[in-house]
Amino acid sequence: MPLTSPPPKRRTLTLRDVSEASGVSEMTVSRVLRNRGEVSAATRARVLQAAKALGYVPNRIAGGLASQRVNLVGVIIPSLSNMVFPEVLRGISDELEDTGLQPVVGVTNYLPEREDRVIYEMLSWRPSGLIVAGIEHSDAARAMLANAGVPVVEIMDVDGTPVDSMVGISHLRAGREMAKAILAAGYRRIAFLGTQMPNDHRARKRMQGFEAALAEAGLELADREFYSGGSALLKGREMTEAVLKRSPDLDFIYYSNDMIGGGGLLWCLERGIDVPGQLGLAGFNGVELLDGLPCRLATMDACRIEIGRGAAEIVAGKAGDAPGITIELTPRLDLGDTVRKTA
Amino acid sequence: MPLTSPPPKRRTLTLRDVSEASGVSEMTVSRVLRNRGEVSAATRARVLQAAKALGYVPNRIAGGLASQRVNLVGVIIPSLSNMVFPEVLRGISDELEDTGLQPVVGVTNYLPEREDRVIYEMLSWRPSGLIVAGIEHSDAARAMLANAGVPVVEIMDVDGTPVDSMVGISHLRAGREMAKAILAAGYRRIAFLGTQMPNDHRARKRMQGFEAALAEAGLELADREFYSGGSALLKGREMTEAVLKRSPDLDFIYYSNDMIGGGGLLWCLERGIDVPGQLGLAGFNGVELLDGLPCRLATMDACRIEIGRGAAEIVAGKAGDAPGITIELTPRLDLGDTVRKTA
DNA sequence: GCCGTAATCTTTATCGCTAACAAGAGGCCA
DNA sequence: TGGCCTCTTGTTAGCGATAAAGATTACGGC
Repeated sequence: MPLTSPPPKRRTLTLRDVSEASGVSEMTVSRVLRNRGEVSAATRARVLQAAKALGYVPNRIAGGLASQRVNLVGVIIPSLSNMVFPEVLRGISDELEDTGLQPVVGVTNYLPEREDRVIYEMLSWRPSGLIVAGIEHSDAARAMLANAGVPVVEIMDVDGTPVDSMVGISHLRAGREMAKAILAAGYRRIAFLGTQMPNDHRARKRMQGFEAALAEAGLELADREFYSGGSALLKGREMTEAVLKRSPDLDFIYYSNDMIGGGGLLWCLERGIDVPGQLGLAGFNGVELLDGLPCRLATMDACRIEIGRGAAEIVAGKAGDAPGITIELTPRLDLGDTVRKTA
Repeated sequence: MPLTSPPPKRRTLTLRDVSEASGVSEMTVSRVLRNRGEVSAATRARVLQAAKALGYVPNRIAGGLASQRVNLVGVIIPSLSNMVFPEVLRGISDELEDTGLQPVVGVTNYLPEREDRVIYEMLSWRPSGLIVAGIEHSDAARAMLANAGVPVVEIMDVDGTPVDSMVGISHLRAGREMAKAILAAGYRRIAFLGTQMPNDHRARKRMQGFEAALAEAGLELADREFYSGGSALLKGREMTEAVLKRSPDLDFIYYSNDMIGGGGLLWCLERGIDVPGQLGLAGFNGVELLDGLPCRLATMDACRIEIGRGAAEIVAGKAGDAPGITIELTPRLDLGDTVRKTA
């Protein structure tokens, strides 16, 4: 009668299994697998071989509890649909790459109550740090962040007071600068097209800064329009058409982001509208997509990668142990082909 | 001399603190916070109040270790820059929303060795399930997945054998169907423009299926061109220009994705090329962006949201306890305005 | 041959929480 | 009144790893 091998016990492997297989203590196995402490080359090799043969995967849940250290960094962003955030993420993971830290992403959909929940969830994993988009938070959220006991970096925006550290640009100033450039180019009947989202504070601040600069020049917005949902490019077309129908004498449209700006630009080009002579256009963000359009939309880049890198550096402790650091980056204005050069 | 309050001990709070503050055992606090077991309304209220007052955040590291359960689902995707993946993610998190499970994202950048590492990292957290994009993996990765001891769902592609479950579409077939539709419309001198990435197996399979269908009709690709990196929309323009210069008599271009297809379309429209009369165009994915272009590019949607939902259902156990399920979805062909209607 | 120091490896005691079982408090019925 | 439930709450014993400190060689030097 052939001996059948016993059914493979699906018990998950532990350090003990590796320890028994290699004939050393669990502690030694642990040291080998973490590259910590002195272990002879021979033992190390034996342990590694046993671990590989068994297919052992360490249990970080247990490890984290024992060491009181977890190599995770929570990253909390409002959305993944807006390419801005994946790019910030890229900056973060690039920078974290060689620190042993690992980003974990949470998405809030621009909902404050959801942000509260995500922060709570993140903290329950006792991460080594937290990176949160935006500086507007509920009182509860702010309290959690303040008591987290680990570095907290609020990113993208610097128009306000951070809980701990902060890396970003001033959107108030960004809007203001764009307005100045537009005015300097001689445009006067200016409209703003943006998003409906009341919780997109950065877009709101850009518009505020924009309007403030207009006001200083004795002007106000000639028209405005807001959208929500749907394809941004398409909405840009539709809104541009709608607003030009309503206010045919506009000479400039400032879009709250490049996607709707790109849609507007395409629409204008199709109609044979003279851009930037008859009508000037500008967006915000400096998205890669714009490179593929027939002509370059004026924009301002939001320093996304740099923001990610900066935040990651702070969390990783590369920035020293200063308790609360603020880094304000300066967005670069690019007038492209959609703002005329002289007044 | 005024008594100064003692320095706030930054020791992190534990169940014991809440237990002392509310005068019940740790176990009871645990029960209240997890909504498990019978606890009187009065006690519950007292505990919740104490927890909130202290700002207690449970430690899931300890909880997970004790209960041997972790409410995380690992999601492993090649990239966040391609909107396809965030959309799959959306399907996953929508579906996971009310299950208590939480997705954790890992990105591989299309690198197999990085995929191995990410899978290893994920498993070290002992998640409740794993969702991995693609069905091509290293032997090591396949072994880890097979031994994970939790549901594993490979997504996006069904042209192959899964480790456990699988949800996706057949890219071979997708390429084939598109080729048939193009041939049926009477096009004969057909080019393929795609990505350089050797590890984008799905794009590769689409091209294979496409070529196979051409071969059956006694044809082969009249030209082809590949790119890597940069703005896809821009690359689409450049490649289209390059390939048409080289092969001016082409009557169709099949792009491996909608972004380069969109770039190509914009370029053709600018040049006044008669689309779809003189030249037909088609892409793949059905991205939202296309809605904003001047005319609708032919495409095939990749069922991204449905794939995400399906995978999440399996991981959440909503699909029953079948050991290995395969779900093949059928992409919808949309000829848009860039394929002529009759042969 | 004995002792000291360094290099390796082992032992012991948590980490913070939860499963499983135990125990006290009332209430109901005979 | 006593026994038996039911409803709540408490006790005990880990989960799988690591920190810290102890034990065991290894090896020279005198």
